[in-house]
Order: sequence, then C-alpha cells, then structure tokens
Amino acid sequence: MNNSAAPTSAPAEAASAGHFIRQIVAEDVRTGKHGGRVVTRFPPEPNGYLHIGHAKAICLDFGMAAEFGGRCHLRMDDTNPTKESMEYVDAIRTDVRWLGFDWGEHFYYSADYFERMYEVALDLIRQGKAYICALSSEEFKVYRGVPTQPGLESPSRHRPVEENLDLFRRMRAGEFADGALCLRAKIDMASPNLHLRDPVLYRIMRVSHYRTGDAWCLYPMYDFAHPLEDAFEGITHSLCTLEFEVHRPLYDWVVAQVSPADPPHQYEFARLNLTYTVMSKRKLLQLVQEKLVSGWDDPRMPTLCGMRRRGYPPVAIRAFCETVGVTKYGSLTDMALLEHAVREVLNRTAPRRMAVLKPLKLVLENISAGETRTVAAVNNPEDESLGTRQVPFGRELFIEQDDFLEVAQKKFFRLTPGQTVRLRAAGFVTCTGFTKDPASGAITEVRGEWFPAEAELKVKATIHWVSAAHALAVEVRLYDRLFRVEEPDADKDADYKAHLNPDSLRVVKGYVEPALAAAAPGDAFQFERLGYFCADSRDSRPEALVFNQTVSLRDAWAKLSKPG
RNA sequence: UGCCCGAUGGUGUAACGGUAGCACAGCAGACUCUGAAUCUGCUUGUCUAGGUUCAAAUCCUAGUCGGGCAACCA
Repeated sequence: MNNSAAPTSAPAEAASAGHFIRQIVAEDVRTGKHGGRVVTRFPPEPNGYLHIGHAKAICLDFGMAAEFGGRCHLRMDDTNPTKESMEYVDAIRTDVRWLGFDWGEHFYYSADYFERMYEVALDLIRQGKAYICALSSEEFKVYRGVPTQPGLESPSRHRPVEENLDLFRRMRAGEFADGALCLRAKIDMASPNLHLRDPVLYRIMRVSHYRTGDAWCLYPMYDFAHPLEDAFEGITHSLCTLEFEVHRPLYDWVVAQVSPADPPHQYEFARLNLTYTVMSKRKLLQLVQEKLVSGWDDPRMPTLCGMRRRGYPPVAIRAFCETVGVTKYGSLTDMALLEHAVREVLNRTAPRRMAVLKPLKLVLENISAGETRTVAAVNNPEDESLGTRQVPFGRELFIEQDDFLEVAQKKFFRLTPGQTVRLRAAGFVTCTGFTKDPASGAITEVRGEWFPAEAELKVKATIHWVSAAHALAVEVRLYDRLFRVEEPDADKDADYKAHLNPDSLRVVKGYVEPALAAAAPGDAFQFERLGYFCADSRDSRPEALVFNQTVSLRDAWAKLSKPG
C-alpha cells in the first residue's frame, strides 16, 4: 500500500524559504554551484532495520533531490563486516521503497569501492600524507592525548614512504595479525579536534564480508570511506546527523585528496527523537534478541517494518517528517504528532467497519428470532465515492460492554435502562432491561425494543454493533506505547528496559461484521468508534483473522469518565 | 575543563532588522447516524545581561543552560 509517489513540496522558489538545508540547496542551485546539479545520498549501514529516525533522513535526502531536479543514491555503508549482512540490505531496500522513494539505477555498496579506496590510500602514502602505525590500540589512545592537551606523535610517524608502501601491501596480503598495524593519515597531533590527530584510515580485520567474502583482511574506516564514496559518486550535498559535525574537517581533508575541483559538502541536521520509544539500533536489536518484542517488525517497534505492520501509511510518515522539519536543535518530538499524521490519512482513506471488542449481548425483543435483515452502512463519510455496504442485522447483537451502564453516571449518553440510543445504520433501541449474574455482578445480557430509522428519535448517542448470528470471531491486538516514560534512555547507564510498558500488547477476542472476511493483509479499516486497524500481514488468515490496532480514535468520553 | 554546535508556548516548527505565526497537545463551545471527523474560541513563548539600531527572536559581546566529540564503530 503505497499511497502516492514522492511527496510534493513547494518548488524551489525563493532561496530563503524553508528549513536551512533547503535554503542551502536552493541557493547553490541558484548560483550554479556544482553546475546546478543536486546529488544526495542515503547511506545506511546494513547492520539493522530502518526506523522512523531514518525516515526523516530518507525524506530529506530523497526530498531535496526530487525538489531540485536531482537524484539520490541509496548506498550500503558496509565498511565494517562484523555486524553487516544481506538480510539488512534487503530490508533496507524494501523499507525505502515502501516509504515511497526510488533510487533508480543508483544503488551502491561501499564495498564495491574497496579497490579504489585502497589506491587512494597508496597515493596518500606516496605523498607522505599517510603512514603505517605500529601503536597498539591502548598506546594509540595514550598518544592521541585528551581534548585539553595535544597528542604525541607516533614513533612510526616519520617512517619512510617506501617502507610504508611495503608494509601496507603486506598488510593487505595478510602478513600481520589483526590490530598489529594500521594506516593513519598524517594531519595534526596537536589539533583541538581529536578527529584530526592522525586518524586511522585502515585497520586489519580478519572478518569475512557479506559482499566481498574473504577478499580483504583490511577495511577502511568510516572517516576515510565515506567522503571517498561521496566524491566517487559525484555527491553534491552530503546530509548527515549532528554527531558528524566534528568530523567535517576530516571529511573535507579526505575529499580534497581526490576531488578538489568540485567537492561534495557535508551538512548536519538533528536526528529525530520520539517520546516513549528508543531509536538506537543497538537497543532495538537488543529488544529483538532478548525477545522483548516479537521481532524487528513487531508493531510496537519504531522501525519502518514495524510501522508498516502496524498499519501506518507511508504518506503519513512522510507528512510527519515534513512537520518535524529540519534543524540543528536536538529535540524530542511528541509521539502524538506522529499519531495525528496517521489519523489524518486514515480518516480520509480507511473504510469504516463495525467490530465489538468487549462483547455484551443485546436482544431486540420485538424482532423475531431467526429473522435476518440487512441494513446499508456508509463506507466512509469522508469519501462518498466509497459507497455503502450491506450489513446483516437481527434479534441478537453484540454491543460493547462500555456502551451499557446499569446506573448511568453524569453525561453518560449510551445505553442504560429506559434510555434510547441509535444503532449505527440500523435505527434505534430503547433499553428495556438487563440480566445480571448474581454471583459476579456482571451484566450478562441487555434487552431492548427496536425502532426503525424512520422513527427519527432524538438521541444523544450512537453505538456500534455486530449481528451475533453473522459475526466473525477474530483476534485483535491492541497496542500501547512500548515504554512507560517519555525518554526511556534518558539515564545514561540506567537500564532503559526497566521502563518497558508491560501492557504494550493486549490480545483480545472480538467480533467483526462479515464484510471483514475479505480483509487482505495490510488492509486498513476504521472500526467505528474504536480506532484504525489493519489485518496482520504475518498471522492473519482468512479462516482466522487477526487485526492490529494502528491507532485509537480520539476519545473525549474516556477523558470525561476517567476522573469519576 | 579543550574544541564544535544549539537555545522561540507543554511539544515540533515559522518569522532572515519592521504586527511573534502555524501544527500537535490541552481547555471551552457548536455541530454530528462515530463522544470520531469538522468548525469556533481560549490558555501558554523569543534563556539571561549588556551593546549596535529609529526599530532586535533576528546583528555583536559575555554569561547560563543543553547537546556532540575523546572505538583500529558508523
């Protein structure tokens, strides 16, 4: 279910409109920088599934390209084989496509540039700009120094070029143990920016790479690989998150080695933080591995596959990303903003159906048993083109337990002895009595007298129902926030898992109207007066339907009745 | 503490030297065959102190607070 192609944003009019990145790109296009080209890239590391935070970056990267007539590359930033796999590559492609973006021909792997990067490294060595360092990682840290004090030069720093060249080739040939040597850029051990204190460019790592296999035992570091990839691909605007801000001088240094004429530029923006969830891949992986959720696509996860399974339309996620904007301020966005975007789309598009999740039998005493009628129900009052459907109706209905009260509290407009309500699409009912289990005090049945719609009775409430004789028994999964607190990982080292919401998943048996029998996985509906639901893409089968709650409807009554 | 970045209602943002606006959330009301949606109204904000200027959220300086950096991770 992909609601539309790329999002439509305001075209590049004034260079001063929109967020700061849009302004920069617009200005560059206006002044003819990069020959007026706009080439961006989304460079995930295939070591986890994409989440809503990535969606923000994807919308920005692909959005800027689309808006300014450029292109956006999808690139697997796979320079560390220890955690990367093809499973993640496939999932990433699926998710980006699902979000509504198209990279065309421009799908790349960093690993495909390994040979080229190696050549650049050799070149750097020849120019005396890089050397083979023999410091252990412990020594390395000591020599690097601390922010307040300059670092110390490695004893290897002035190794002759020929020796560096020889060593580097032998490193590639596998003559040295992991970590025994590394290639370092020769920049400035006294720089106040730690990243410029002769950063490591290559490390020895005997790990099989999911793409290059055992071809390499030498892998480039992000700070070396990333700018090269951007330069190789002719990227113009390299957009990344704030934590890379201090890497920018190094990015520029590397880029200057290979693309001095028309270098790509890196711009940083704040990553997305959402209330009541965590966004780090490490933590999400942990939730999966420790089976605290059912998988990466658990509908409670902030992953794109989780949201897809939950029933969030991609167009809603894109609208949400446009709403949160792009700034350099580290913010915490209220989940309510996302849910609003989802409701807004679903309200317009989701067909209405009736479902009862806490069933209570209602007997209409003036309708004879065994008699089946049908009533026409509107599919979506927001969209007349969706027409109506026939819904079976009869003497015995299921209604929601919450829609009956033995003794009405203030402002309770629903069913209570003597009170009349409208039955959605099926006339009216006046409550004439009820049966109570003397032992438990539970209401076991409600009785009423039915009136046709033509009676036009004045009522203050409408309740939904399903015909007991025709109802489909289904499983419904009700979701609440994954964590109980707004910032589960606010405490640096306190265990965020202690804040997991034990009630984030509730499974109930409910009844739905027969029209839902045809629900295909992923199909979204509004269960009237309850919320938006979709057929679960993993577990729902025609003979055993399973629905996921996407998001509830706003509920003014819940707020009213809670205090009392 | 060294360097870098940032700060506008409860939240997310806009305003680019000239009336602080929008959305979410909240509250109140209208309407309603969904206590939904829709509509109306309301509450709440420029971190502080100086300076520049006819005029500062915007420019400058200092401070305060917050974030980032100190993996042979990305």
